[in-house]
Amino acid sequence: MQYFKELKETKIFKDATEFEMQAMMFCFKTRFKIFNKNDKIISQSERMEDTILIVKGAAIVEHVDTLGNISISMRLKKGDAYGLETAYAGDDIYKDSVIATEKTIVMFMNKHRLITPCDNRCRKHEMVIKNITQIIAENNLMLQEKLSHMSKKTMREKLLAYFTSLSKKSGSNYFEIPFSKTELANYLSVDRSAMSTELTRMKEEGLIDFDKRQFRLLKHD
Amino acid sequence: MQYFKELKETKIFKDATEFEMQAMMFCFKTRFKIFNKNDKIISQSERMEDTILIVKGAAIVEHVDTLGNISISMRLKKGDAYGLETAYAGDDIYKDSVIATEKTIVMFMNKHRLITPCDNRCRKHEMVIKNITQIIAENNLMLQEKLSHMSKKTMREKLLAYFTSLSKKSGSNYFEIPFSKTELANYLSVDRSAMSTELTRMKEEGLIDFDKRQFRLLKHD
DNA sequence: TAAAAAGTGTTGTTTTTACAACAAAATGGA
DNA sequence: TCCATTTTGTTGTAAAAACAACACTTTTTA
Repeated sequence: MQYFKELKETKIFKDATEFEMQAMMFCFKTRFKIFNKNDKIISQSERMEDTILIVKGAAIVEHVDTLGNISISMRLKKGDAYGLETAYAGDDIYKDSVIATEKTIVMFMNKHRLITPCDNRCRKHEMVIKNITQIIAENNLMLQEKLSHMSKKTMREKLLAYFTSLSKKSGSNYFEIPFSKTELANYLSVDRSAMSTELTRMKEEGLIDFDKRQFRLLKHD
Repeated sequence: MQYFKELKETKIFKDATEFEMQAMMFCFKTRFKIFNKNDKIISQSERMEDTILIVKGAAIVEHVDTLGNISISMRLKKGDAYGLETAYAGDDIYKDSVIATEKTIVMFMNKHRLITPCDNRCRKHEMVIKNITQIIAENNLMLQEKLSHMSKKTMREKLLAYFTSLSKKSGSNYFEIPFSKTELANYLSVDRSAMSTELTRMKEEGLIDFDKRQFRLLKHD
């Protein structure tokens, strides 16, 4: 089966056999499509029929607000899905645009079919639903955590909250940020150059040390 | 059955009959407990066995971060649950404390039992699981929306993003904020007095009008 | 219903951050 | 490998927001 190797490594379809996968793909009315760099995979405000999964490649999720400001709300990589929460929340309009950042293979799945349990021919459907719920739940906790970082008053506090969180996860004072500095500033929604200045200041004061993406939290009290 | 009237009006148990409810309560190892004002219902960092549901009354969800700062992350009212996402994400430590703000009746449900489908005696269990998933999904979208408001650079932009969102939901330029001003400042994590000043300025400039919690968005372009 | 508590608006001051403009370094293709 | 593009750090300036301290109003509750 086409792309089975890739699919069985996604969070949604982990532990599915090729046979089960085939039944589900029929059930979800699955279609594949290949996009080139900068192609629009999904257009904001259009009617939502499908949830998508990145089989190969990568994309950005872009949102245009009511004042016309564009912001990148997340990045999708191989194995990531878009539209799961929206499908469950019963919303039928895409809230964002999704744009390929390289040559990308996308799997489209009918959102209604995906989230609705079906008969026994589609044996692993229930497991997939549980996987999806877990993904949404984990995403929820991630958002809550991001929110707790962003709600700090000063930039230093934001940075420290974020670093402490990463340090905790790595189980050490040493950790690696999953972003470039530019992206980090974007993630915390602070000005990049101001952040650069603040990071230097924090290094001078002996609070942190860093080189490239490698960081170290020094005064951990 | 005790509290059936209250339970059938919650999002989780809507459409369940008294008979079905009884079976589920047995299945979820449900227990009820009454708390007085300021009593601690859940303690942060303790081992998580249960998901809770506010049957009557209200509570706050309070988080203490690594630097010792306390912040209120949400308010729970009648019908609200706490711990659903954490249960699904497989986390077994409470991430917050939950404290009653008045006399409150709480229903405790074993988290594992709640999220695991069971045999046919517990007939509506699947429906409850779907309801829970929907709650988590909706919560997810709410968090994303809050994040999009908070990531605005200036306070004015934050306020306008939030107001536009409320205005859209109400389907009119008139809307009511679900907070006191103090709580609104907290929600957007800005300084209350600075926000008060900014709101006055925006009113003077003819951008908005407001009285108490009633707001109106004027220059809607 | 009176006293206490919580919420609100105002002001001046200080701190923090965004902004703009630049040079240097790193990265990624062709 | 070399050129173009992106990322990064630095500076000075302007803008924004936090902070603190106060008076006044509304709400709660004993």
